[in-house]
Amino acid sequence: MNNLLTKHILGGLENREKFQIDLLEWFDSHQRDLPWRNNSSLYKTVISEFMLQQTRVTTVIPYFENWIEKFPDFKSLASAKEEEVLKAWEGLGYYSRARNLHKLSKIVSTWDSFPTDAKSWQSLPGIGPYIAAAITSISFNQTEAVCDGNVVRVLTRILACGEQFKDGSVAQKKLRPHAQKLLNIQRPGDYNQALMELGAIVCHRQSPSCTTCPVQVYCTSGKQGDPERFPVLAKKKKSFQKIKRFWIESNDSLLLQKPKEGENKLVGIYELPKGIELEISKKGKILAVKKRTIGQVEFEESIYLTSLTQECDLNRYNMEWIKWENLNNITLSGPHRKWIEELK
DNA sequence: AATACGGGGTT
DNA sequence: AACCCAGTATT
Repeated sequence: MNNLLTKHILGGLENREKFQIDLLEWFDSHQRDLPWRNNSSLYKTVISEFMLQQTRVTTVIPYFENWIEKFPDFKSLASAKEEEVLKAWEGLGYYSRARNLHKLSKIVSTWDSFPTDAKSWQSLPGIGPYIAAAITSISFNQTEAVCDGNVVRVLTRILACGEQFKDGSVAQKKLRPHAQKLLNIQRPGDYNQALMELGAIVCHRQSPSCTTCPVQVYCTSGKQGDPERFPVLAKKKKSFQKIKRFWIESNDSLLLQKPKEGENKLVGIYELPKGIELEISKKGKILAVKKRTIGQVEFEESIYLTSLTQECDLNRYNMEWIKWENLNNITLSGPHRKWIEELK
């Protein structure tokens, strides 16, 4: 593993420099026109990196455009209400990213200037090794290599690294030193983006376009014709879970549940209520059965039509009546909004 | 070291 | 429908 690079053609300095130049030239002429690349700024880079974490470019674009219009800079974001911030994130998923971004903006808005080193950035909420390297390389020209899922895929293919990793984040940790060694120190931000762009539009997980790849001559698996074998990630165990949720209507309102401050990560996101079996008159008929997967857990959620007992303490279950006309003003997770639209 | 956190892509 | 994929925080 450690001598993976020294045995490879990219172990030599000259080849490494040619590789970097070929990649950068390709990036200069083939990079996608993306909203955060127009009139780019530190703020736009931070927002886009938060949004792009675990999320594809095509999904992010409309959210990014809307976000920049609504919160054009750190100060406007910092002074926004949490509900407003979550609302702008609705449907994007991983809502703690939005809360962390909000916290971060409140912190940096008090600063006179920004730190330029990755370590300082990584101490901010929601910023780990990947975003810290991305921001400081792109915005401050720091020689910090990013190592995200794209980079893991591209590098394991170039190196034909067949080591099995327990999961993606283990692979990232192991490959980061190699990524760092390959980094172009003149244009670290562009080089980092180039490698990720290559992973996104050429070196696909399935059916990579090796014939159009600008660095195929350096790619061991590409030349062998077996790039899809890499990276080798261990399979994960799955589990199943059944959940009962309840559809309770009254006075032009729907009963929804919103976890309170500090209870869990779904703070501020409404859902159809669950865990209230003791507070309903009878279970009622099943309106729908929905399936979705969160992480390694496959959920089967049955939605029962029912009504509430007289004595139910809504507060105890963090429940609220939401008038139909106010449904669009609150934040629901993507699936819950879809389910409610279907069933109402 | 393992798990929680959502959503979406491809076949 | 079944499979796969993505960073950070927390435990």
